Amino acid sequence: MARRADPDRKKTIVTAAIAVFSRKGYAAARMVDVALAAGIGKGTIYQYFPSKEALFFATFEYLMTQTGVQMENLAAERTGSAAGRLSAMAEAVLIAWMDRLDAYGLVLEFWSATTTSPQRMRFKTAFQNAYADFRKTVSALIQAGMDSGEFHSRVDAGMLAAALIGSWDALLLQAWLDPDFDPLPASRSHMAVVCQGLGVSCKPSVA
Amino acid sequence: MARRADPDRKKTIVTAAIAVFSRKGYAAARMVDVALAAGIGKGTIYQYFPSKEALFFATFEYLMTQTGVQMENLAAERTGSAAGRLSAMAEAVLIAWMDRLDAYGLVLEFWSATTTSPQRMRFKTAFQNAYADFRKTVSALIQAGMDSGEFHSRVDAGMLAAALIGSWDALLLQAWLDPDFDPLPASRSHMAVVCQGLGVSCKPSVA
Amino acid sequence: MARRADPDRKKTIVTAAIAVFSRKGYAAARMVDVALAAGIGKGTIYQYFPSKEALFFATFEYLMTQTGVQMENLAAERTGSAAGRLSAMAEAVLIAWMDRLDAYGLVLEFWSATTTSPQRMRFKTAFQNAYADFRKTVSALIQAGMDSGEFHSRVDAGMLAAALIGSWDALLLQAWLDPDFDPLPASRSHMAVVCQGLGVSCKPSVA
Amino acid sequence: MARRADPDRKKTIVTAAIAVFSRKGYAAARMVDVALAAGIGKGTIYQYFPSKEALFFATFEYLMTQTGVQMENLAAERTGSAAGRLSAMAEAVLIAWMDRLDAYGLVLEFWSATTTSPQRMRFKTAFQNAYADFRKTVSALIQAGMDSGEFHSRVDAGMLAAALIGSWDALLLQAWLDPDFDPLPASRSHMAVVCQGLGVSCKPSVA
DNA sequence: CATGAATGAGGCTTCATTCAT
DNA sequence: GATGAATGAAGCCTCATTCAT
Repeated sequence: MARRADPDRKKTIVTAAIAVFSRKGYAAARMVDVALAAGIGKGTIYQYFPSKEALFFATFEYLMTQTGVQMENLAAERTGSAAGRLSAMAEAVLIAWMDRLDAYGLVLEFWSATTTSPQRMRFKTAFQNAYADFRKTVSALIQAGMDSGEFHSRVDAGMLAAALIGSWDALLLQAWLDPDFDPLPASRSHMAVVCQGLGVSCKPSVA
Repeated sequence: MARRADPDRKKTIVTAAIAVFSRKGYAAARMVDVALAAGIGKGTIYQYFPSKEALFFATFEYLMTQTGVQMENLAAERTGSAAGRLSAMAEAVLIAWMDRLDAYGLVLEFWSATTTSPQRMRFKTAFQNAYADFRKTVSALIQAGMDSGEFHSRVDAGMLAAALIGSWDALLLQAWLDPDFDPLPASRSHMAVVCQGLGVSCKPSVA
Repeated sequence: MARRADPDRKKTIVTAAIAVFSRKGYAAARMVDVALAAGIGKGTIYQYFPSKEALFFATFEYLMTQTGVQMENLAAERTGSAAGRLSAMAEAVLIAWMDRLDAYGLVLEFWSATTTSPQRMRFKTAFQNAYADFRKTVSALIQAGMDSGEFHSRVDAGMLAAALIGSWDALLLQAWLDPDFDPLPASRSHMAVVCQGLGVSCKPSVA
Repeated sequence: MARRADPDRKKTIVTAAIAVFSRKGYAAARMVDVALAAGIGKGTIYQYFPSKEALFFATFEYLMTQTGVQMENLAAERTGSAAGRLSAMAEAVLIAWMDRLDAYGLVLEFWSATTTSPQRMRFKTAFQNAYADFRKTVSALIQAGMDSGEFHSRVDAGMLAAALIGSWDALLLQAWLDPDFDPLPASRSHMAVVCQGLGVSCKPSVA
């Protein structure tokens, strides 16, 4: 018996998969769990995705794209000082993830998939590109600050960007591991020191 | 006595398990792979570990302990300026892991196990403790620099420590994801800015 | 709807299991044997029974119910003298089992399961109830004979019933152990003496 | 390191095996359990018995022999009336087993082994012989009673013997299944009726 | 198209048996 | 002879995938 034809059936499935993979991890997740979460039959998933593996990769691409769009939006805001925008980006990234920290487990799954999955190279490449993009964005911000004379210190903007991004990633990880750990003040302390080190006093723009 | 019991049999198995889990990931690893890697029969593993799950946790504990000891050794070196010691620690941590970057995939597995494993809480707790310890070590270093007047800036040492540790973690992650990415210069740029921000010019002690 | 669900699939499996368990015993029986006997795939069994253990218990319940129904039918026949009905019941029980003596091995498995199985208490309880029921039926027959004055002797009807039932059980056991042993004449001799002892001359109604 | 050479090592092992098999059943019993119960090493069992199967059969033979000897002793007592001796034998058999009812589970295992075991035919044959012997003993008793004129009724002594033995077996089974069931009064009621039927009033010799 | 009953490859685990000490 | 660490055959069970309805 055909239910109402969901025109976004594929997206529904991906969303359900995200929920299930987040909660139980890829290996422990069952196709039937995804089907239940999506409110459809088990077999139907296979009309849209050829395998569990493929569905997993689809959730990965979905989230990567979503995140990428968010980052672009953040970078598009071109108001204020370089230091201010840098700090604002740190805040935004952290807050965005803190709001759905429960999905962070999925990020860990994706990282792990770079070892585990038969598709590992596709995961790795996608991550490389995503990090490269993000580094470029953050790097441009830093470079702009140096070019404009706002930042006095000379430093490799790309390298610093990698480290900053890293600190955000890993503060979220610590928050995931320990619900009592709040990554925001840590990031603020860090960004303050960094801005100071770049040659300005930066007041983090409190969210 | 029967066939002489190899007193290091347990360690041999754990070592083999580390190699196999690193390469294929926990889920894809087969007990028989571990046995082959250890040069023993499949059943022998079960004389020492009650289940695959338990073996996995044993590799986790083994590596956590090892890493913990390394960190203590690093922290024990009490020569030079706070900035120098901080930078040296960054170098040491990165270099230690770069030397066995192939095992970093296992760290990703462990992170992921905090979602995936039935033992997830034990993994989380162990990570919390490890991070707490490491934060304390790094925090003490920063605090010492501030107390001695070497660092002029006032900052929450614990919060900054969390961010620094995070950047090391995540730079290694980026290196794992992209063999062309070298985390050392990124860390040096970062640490230089941080030290600058703390009120000193720090020349990283090159390894 | 998917492949039409055979509404009798469960019964088919139980029947196949009875055949296999009878022939090879529970421990030596393989799930794949049951599947083959049922003409289905190994995995299908697990759609209906969660474990081998559970399937075994299901065969037990199935046979106990079947036997219970047979006993009720026998007891429902209310024609003739008490002695006649008692002897008829002995005949009926023996003949019913002799017709499918090959399944008697399964009864032995069930008895043994009261020691062996993790479910041992459920087996024991079920047997206790079955014996209690059967004793009540036979006991009522004897009591009726005494009440009507047909049986002159005074005797504890329940106790005698237990012994009579026991003799039927165990004559079948001897028949199972020795194909040359015919339990019917033994039972007839026995029942004749018992009826005589109860105060009547009873001619067993030959089946 | 050799323990004190137990000259009856073999018997020790069999005794231990009886205990273990009684408690857990053959399939669930582990060779290491037997070894522990015997206070020896696992490998030592194999110095005396070529396999678990062989050990099981050895326990069977041991118990069959023991029981056979007991039966002979009972039969050897040639005092009193036929009815008295018959009733005494019933009592003796029941009491002997009630005293070690915990071992009755092993009898069930043996019965079941006539289906289960690769040695099933050897078990069956042994049981056939044992039952034949026992029937002969009891039959002789009945025949003597008829020959001496004590029993007036004509009945096939062998057939009746089979039924009587069966009732003892199965009353013990009921006692095994239900700790609240006392087989002694049941047997007494039964034997009283049987003796009556044979033409005498028999007072069971209370134990 | 949607479904879910059926399937069987494949893994973890057990444990009787072997054999070096 | 006695031992118990080592072994690997073998079985239960899971679950992604298929396909008849």
